[in-house]
Amino acid sequence: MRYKAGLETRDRILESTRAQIAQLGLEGTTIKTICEDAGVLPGSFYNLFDSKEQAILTAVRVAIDAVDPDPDHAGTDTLDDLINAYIRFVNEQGDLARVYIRIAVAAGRSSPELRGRVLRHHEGRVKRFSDALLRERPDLGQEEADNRAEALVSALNGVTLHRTIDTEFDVGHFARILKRVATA
Amino acid sequence: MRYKAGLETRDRILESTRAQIAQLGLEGTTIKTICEDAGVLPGSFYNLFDSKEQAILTAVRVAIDAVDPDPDHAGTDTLDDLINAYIRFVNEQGDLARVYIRIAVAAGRSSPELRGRVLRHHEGRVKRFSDALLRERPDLGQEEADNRAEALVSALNGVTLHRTIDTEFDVGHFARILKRVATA
DNA sequence: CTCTAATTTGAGTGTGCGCTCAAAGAAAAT
DNA sequence: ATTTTCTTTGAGCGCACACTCAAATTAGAG
Repeated sequence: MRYKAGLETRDRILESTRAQIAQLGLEGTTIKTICEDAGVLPGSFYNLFDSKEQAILTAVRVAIDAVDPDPDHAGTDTLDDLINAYIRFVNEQGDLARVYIRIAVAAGRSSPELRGRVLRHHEGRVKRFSDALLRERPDLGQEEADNRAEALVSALNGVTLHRTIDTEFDVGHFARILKRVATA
Repeated sequence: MRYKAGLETRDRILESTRAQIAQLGLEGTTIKTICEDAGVLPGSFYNLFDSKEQAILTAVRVAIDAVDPDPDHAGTDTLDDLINAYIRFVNEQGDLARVYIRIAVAAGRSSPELRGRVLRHHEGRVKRFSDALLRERPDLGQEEADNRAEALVSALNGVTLHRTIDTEFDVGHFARILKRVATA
């Protein structure tokens, strides 16, 4: 393997970037702190990435994808599966969850690239929830299922947002309440 | 009135600060842009405020308070009143709503002052919703009402958060869905 | 009108940011 | 062993930031 060392350094930088965003937010993350954490000097960083933004976009893709438990097959998940996967994700990878929310907020007025990615991902997530809900409650009809799914996904984001502020907040508990109430 | 001019300048700066936070976020707001918008030079800013943070805290108090329709806590609001007031607030004062969400997210890891203020406000809001819900549905019991209120308030924040990204998003529509579902 | 306190001015400070690049060093290919 | 390719180095650039202050200006009080 010819580029082995370079790729390892790249991975280390991406991992540090992800950690920094979770802890300090998008704007609080600097090249300097990333490089210190990764044990690398700025020069190396810019041999492997064109810009800070590119590194962040790359690191963030992992976080966004991690919200979705099983991107391959849509069609067999129950609503419980989806909710439980989300709860597990938030509890076990709190850092990434925080990244996801921070990105979502920052995406509002920052790069269109990020904004587009977040919106697309949101739509996909809503569709998954809607499909699962409709399978469980066919009587609701497509429109009502879509509505409830959209509300549910936004509500889950809200719960995760609150956990960003209050780390004691029990996301699982309230996610289950939301789920119960969405299927009522 | 002796300090008239100074107070007017102060108001202008606070108004500009609020607008800047809504448009550019906490970190995107700079002394320079605030001063330009307010038609003032940095020197004047620092005659009226000790720091950027102090000005932001002052400006933000307005936004946070605006989320709450009836600070005197008369205890007569229905859940519909609270929801409708929130919808009206988000639609008519989208800027302030955006400030509120941005502050909430930034509050996670920034100044403890802001964090505390946001948490206290959140608790107050939850209590309001819980009281109203219990008045409407006494059969739920205190604990269930508290739970649903907490979930509802977080969910509303999530819906507003999403509107930060997608400005076409109909907050009122989904807020009403959440309300319907919370009282089910 | 005069004096004085309130207010504004704007050039200037230090700091930390994202980012660059010529050169040195390490590892693989020949 | 030598050449070539990959990788790291680290001082340093320009810039934007929050913030300062002595001096000029304005306007209310006596």
